Amino acid sequence: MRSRTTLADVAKRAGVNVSTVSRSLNQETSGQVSKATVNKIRKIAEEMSYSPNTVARGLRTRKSMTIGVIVPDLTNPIFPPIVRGVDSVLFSRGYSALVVNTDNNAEIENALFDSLMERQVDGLIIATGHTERSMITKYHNQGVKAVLVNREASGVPYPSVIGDDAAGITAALEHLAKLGHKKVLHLAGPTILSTASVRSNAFTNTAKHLGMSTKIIKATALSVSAGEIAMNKFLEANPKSVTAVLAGNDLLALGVFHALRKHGLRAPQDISVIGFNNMPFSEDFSPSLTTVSAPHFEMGVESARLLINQIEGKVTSPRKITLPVTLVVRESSGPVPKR
Amino acid sequence: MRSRTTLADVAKRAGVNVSTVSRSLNQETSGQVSKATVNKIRKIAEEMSYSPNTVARGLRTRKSMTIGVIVPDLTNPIFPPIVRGVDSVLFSRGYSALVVNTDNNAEIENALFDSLMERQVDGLIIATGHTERSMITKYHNQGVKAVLVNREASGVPYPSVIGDDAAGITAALEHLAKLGHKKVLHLAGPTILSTASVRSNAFTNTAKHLGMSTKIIKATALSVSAGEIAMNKFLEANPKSVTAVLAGNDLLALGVFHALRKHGLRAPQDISVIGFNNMPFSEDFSPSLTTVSAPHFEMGVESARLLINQIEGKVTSPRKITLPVTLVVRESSGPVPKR
DNA sequence: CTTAATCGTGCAATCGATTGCAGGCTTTAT
DNA sequence: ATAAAGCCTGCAATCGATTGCACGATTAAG
Repeated sequence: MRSRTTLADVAKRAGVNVSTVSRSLNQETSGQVSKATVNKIRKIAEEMSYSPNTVARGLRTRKSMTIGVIVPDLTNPIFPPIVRGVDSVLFSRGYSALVVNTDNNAEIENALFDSLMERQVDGLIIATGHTERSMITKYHNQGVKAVLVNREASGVPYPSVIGDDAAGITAALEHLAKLGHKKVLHLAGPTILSTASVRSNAFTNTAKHLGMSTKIIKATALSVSAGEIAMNKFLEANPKSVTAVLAGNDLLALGVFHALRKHGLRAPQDISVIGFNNMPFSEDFSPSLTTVSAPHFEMGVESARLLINQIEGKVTSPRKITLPVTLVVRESSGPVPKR
Repeated sequence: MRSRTTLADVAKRAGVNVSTVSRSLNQETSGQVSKATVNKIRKIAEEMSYSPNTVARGLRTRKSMTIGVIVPDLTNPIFPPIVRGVDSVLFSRGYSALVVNTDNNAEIENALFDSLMERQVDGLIIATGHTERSMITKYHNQGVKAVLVNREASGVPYPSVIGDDAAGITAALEHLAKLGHKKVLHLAGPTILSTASVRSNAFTNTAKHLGMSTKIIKATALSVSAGEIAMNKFLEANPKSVTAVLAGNDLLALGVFHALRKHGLRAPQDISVIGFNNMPFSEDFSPSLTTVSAPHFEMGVESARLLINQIEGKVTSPRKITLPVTLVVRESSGPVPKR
């Protein structure tokens, strides 16, 4: 890389001290310099196409203007929209995002955290979903600024942004009830993940309230293959014991599709399937997936706003933002099959 | 953020100069310090949980250990795997990735480039696909180290990593030929995007070689909706004039599905459809999509390797790496319909 | 017309690391 | 025993910005 023009270069050409150049170029301090000088210097800086060295500035100001974004896995399609939402806010405020993937591995998460700290990030947006809170507590003890997104965060000292999972589950179950379903299976994610446990609890409560007969099975991960394995096992043990499946997220629902196909069953004719998230392309699955749509982009936006407010010491922002979700009815859910 | 322990803190506790601490902690320079001192200092640093300030180091060494990754849009599912491939290499070598989205907008790309330069990135991985080369030339003139990925790069002064698009198109067309198709439509992306033009040319050449009768239409973007619009228009103007469609990528193919459905046509019974990329979930579409699988993760890996070699002045690496692709046959392609 | 307040600019320290150079001490060779 | 060489370590400059303080010049007040 060629070396870029520095404040000193501009100062020399303008015949002034670097401090004057610095003050002229910065919005907040340019009032300390005469208008004539400011104009002259701005013009020269422009000509020399000066642009500040964020690294040097960060050293002095103790602000790197970068934010760490911790996700489990960027290839899970719900995270790119969140990241883009985050990014849209950060960029407009002069920040950049350093996105890292933990693969839900605590060891990796630790290493990544250290790496982010060494890079002097100004704050963290945490989208990993462990209910286990020791990591979060550790961050907080180190005085790290952070916001949690897409994960329940009770008893945790950080603000959070979540979708209204309970309302989503309720809407889905009411939809099933209206279609006549009485026996519903919940394919939950691992309860170590907070979204999984929240949705699972909501399922239990609402189903009881609606007078449904329920079963719950757990997948070992929020992935297609884990969903398929769990559903296969269920279908082998309890054929035809339920008329609908509510999956913990869309990936699990996709696993359910695979398992149904393997057992010669069709959705929704034999069994209705509902997912959660309305991830990209869920309308293009076979059948198109009825699911609860969560506003991932907006969640990213709100979490970034919350974090920046926290960093810049603005207004005390709300501790928790819950964004509304909506049920999207598609082909995979239908009336109870007639025997 | 609480202030962290610095070299000076460790030095004071150890009763030595910061320079000795610095040399002791760095692999390459620890030979200059006596073993006894190194051990003592390492122990103390450990106790004080010292970790280096990357910003300060970067200022002095003129290396930020961060890489800019420029993609059009992270929510396009082919990019997350590329980014994760890049990341896997970067992280193991101590680098971090700053991922930015251009939305194929030159103005935004310019602003992002400036922002990356201000952050002193050590290099760029460029996954945006404009055939227009002025931006690239500008980067090169500024002495920026870079690698191109997933885009043709002839006449450009940077190494590149691409999938073997021409071979993929050939495999797809040969597959169609074997199924008896003689009249094939190519739904190309905008030719301003390099992958689109490469695939389009390969289509023309191979189809001629196979003696097929061809038509080509262009979508205005590599998106589902653009594909749908273009295909709708085609179906209205030329109903039943082809028996197969080769789309420029999977998103366009999905658009084709939508258009077919709208016109009451089914794949593959009425018309065969083939995509390109084998993006995540393309096997779950309705029907599952026959497509050319490109090794996106590996492309990310190789591009990161190429870039780091370039940065660290290692072996002269090859100017161009072409990775093999494979045709994945699924439900959306079948024999020519009998009339 | 003097004194005080204000304005504009420069000096120099600072952020936390890295690194060339110098010098004291030890070791080796003659 | 003495000179040469090598080994450790410290000093201080440096990377490129920001910012408290000081000082001379200008303006306002009395």
